[in-house]
Amino acid sequence: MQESYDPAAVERAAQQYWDERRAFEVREDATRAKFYCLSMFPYPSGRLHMGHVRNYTIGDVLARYMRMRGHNVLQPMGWDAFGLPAENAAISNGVPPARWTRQNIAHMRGQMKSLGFAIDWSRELATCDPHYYRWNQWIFLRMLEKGIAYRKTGVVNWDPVDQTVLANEQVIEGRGWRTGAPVEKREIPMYYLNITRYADELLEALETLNGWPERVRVMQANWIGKSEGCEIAFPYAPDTRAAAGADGALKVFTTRADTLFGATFMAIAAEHPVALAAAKRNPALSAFIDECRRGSVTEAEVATQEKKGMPTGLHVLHPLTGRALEIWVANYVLMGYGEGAVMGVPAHDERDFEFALKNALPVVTVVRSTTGAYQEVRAPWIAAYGEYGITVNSGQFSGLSFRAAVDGIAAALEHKGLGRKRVQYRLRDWGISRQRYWGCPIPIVHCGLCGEVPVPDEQLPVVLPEDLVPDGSGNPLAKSAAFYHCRCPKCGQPARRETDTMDTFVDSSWYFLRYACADAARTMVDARVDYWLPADQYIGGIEHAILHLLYARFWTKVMRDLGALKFGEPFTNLLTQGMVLNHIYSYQSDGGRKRYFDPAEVAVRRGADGAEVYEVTTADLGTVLVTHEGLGKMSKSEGNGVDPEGLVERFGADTARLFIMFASPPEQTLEWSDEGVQGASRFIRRLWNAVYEHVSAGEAPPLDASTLTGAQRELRRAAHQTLAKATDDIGRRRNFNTAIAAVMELLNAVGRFRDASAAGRAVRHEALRIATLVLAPITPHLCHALWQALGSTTALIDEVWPAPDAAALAQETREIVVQVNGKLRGRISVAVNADEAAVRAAALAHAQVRKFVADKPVQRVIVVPGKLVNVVV
RNA sequence: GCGAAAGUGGCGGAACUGGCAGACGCGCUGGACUUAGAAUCCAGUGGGGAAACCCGUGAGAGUUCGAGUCUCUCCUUUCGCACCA
Repeated sequence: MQESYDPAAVERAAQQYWDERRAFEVREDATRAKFYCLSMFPYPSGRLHMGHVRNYTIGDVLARYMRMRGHNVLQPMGWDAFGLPAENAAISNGVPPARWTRQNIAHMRGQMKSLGFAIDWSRELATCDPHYYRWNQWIFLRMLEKGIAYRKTGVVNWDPVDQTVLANEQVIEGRGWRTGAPVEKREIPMYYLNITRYADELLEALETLNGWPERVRVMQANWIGKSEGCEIAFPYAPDTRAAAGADGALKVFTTRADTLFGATFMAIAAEHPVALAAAKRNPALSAFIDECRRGSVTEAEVATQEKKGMPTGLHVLHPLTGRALEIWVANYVLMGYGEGAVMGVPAHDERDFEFALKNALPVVTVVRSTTGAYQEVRAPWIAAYGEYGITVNSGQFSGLSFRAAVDGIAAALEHKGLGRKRVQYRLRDWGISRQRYWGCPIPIVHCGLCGEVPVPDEQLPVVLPEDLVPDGSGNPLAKSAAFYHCRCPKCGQPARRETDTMDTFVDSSWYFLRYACADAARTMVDARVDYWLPADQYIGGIEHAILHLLYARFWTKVMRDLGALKFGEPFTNLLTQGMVLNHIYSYQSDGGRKRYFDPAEVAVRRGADGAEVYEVTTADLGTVLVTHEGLGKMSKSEGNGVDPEGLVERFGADTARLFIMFASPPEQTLEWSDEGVQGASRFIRRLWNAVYEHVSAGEAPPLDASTLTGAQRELRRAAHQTLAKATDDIGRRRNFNTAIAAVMELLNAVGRFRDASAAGRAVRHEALRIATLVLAPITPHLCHALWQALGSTTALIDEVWPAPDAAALAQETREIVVQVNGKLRGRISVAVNADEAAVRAAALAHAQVRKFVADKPVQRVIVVPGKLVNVVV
């Protein structure tokens, strides 16, 4: 064993040992319990960032721990390799996205290996590989056959300068991110997946996901947004039937059918067909509609903007009273939800109330509180009453509770054929077409004669040409005749290949299945999936709480219904790790641009008034004071990222892993601290030195537990207590920080234990072995070396996580806390098997207790066995 | 606006089931070693007080022998959703 710890040498040796033995390649084994430990695969952006390191370290600690617990552990890794950044890199460097992506993968794979993750690299996959994405295409065709995939027109953000479609994130304040041109809404044909067909199951099954954070389940439930209500048809008034250009009636959806008699107007979205028809003869209305459609893009802005509207001059008839109601176009009605039209009930809806107030529309109160007296809603003094209550002014439906009123009104409407109860979801079908190059081609051919023709299975995959370089304007596939020129698979005539590619969320919706059978050549998945899946643990960022996790759940259910899978939920347990934060420091010169500085370069000083000041010295600025903007997520733009590669070079992977796991529990945010990293490094060296010192003294004799002194028994108990605590902290609670703290305490105890006797050395040997075993999942290279140094002939990764020795944990006496009136006054040491009366007597005899009790009468004595005595006076 | 989570030393965080508040680490203070120190080791470190003791987990109430933990009200922060009819 080397005298001083050399992380580079230690880590090289351990990694080489694992590599040579292919230690982490696993096979299905029906005789052993499996553990599928899955981390969200990264986008190959170029370099790992600290968030990746945290994610994969958590996964690796669990994988290694479960392996030591005897499980057959699968920990795979892959690359979410399609996507926009590769195109952006191509635009700025002229490098084809494929080459850029593959270089990044190679670099990041190397970084992961240097961190020592116990990954089965034989199962590695990249979604840009035709062997992978051909199955996207294959299953898309199956979905098309089942009607789960379909084509319809959809609205996209269009950049008129670049002639390209923009993702929502590329639209900044209504303008294209590259060109700054105002973004237009365009309707183009796209493919959709019918996720709403599964809305109910996706919602219901959330209840069964007990291993998921409540937060994520709530977010998904809100996203699905189930509401139960009624669909109501308002027939057009005879005079406007022709003008409305629509047949029969204006449909709305409402959750408050009980307020139907309070409807005083109708409000429709600017994009509603009736609005468009009315605008043809009404220039003012047309202008208003244009204004609404151009209007703000972000939903948060929409939510706060002032309610505006304009009458159409068209009327409908109330389905039960026959009264005429005017149709208004209103900016607060969304085309994308329900029917794109609502009945305006100002007395019982805040938004309708505000709208009615502004446009002097009548207000009719039809619900009163169940408890208070009837109160009429009167704009502007008495605002809308939105609670459930008892109906009034509602003809034969007056005097009913909410439930009874809805039931009665729905029945009456149904009888007339003008309405029915219905469930409405907020969730919408998933549009998967992207007018992008670097993605999976949608396997469709458009034929002038046959129309839309699916590419036959035997012609899959439709291979994405990899030599194109996007220039920022339009989709290069649509400009590449070599790609889009083809023959119709049906009639053989010249035809045009679909040039849209799939949303990259498609790629990530099933990659975790493919790991189980990454080499399956003829099928998307095979029986091995049923061995490994569902994943026992999934680990990733909270930012994927909704979309990715919902899509993956949906995809799993679709594949189950297609007969490819036997389960409907892919991830049994979910851990959402917190963000990695660091301090943000900026400097703003007069009129200059704000500059951000690496926190490692910022010096902290006490100013004249004692407050902390921060300064930075640079070549161009000299020494300047900078502003501390607080903590924020590590990011390139704020200059507060820490590069994992540099960290590994300076301190080693084990120090990086130890610090990350120690600094905070996995679900919480992690504040970066260079001093904390130093602390982790210091602890590792102290452990190394302790082992070195111990083994340098020669081989330790075998432990004879029956002849130990008190101090020896105490250290032995501390070691086994540490093991028990770490087992619970890692295995059950997933609190790695406290497990590490326990080992630190143990090492402190070993440091205090200065016993060079044979028995003392034996006890120390056991304590160091336990410390090494417990840390093995966290700092595997270090522990691999220490394990050898401690004289083991087997490798640490093949070692079994031991159970604590009950005899070592046993105590003859126990310390018990004594309180008087709930305040700590002393401690007594009592035999473990002492009965309550003895404990009580010992407590009352304690000097401090006698002092505080004095001459006051003792009212009660509460004895909590093994813990405490409280004397109440 | 709605929903969720969280507020504990100078800092990150412990205290899991109501039972010793502040484990462990960082920082800081003092000391040792050293020509010197960035290293390493030892000791101390919630506040007040000479001490006995007292006070202390965002604020206020409550339940309890006992509350960081449970209940209520309020405040603050973070996150998510956001005109969802």
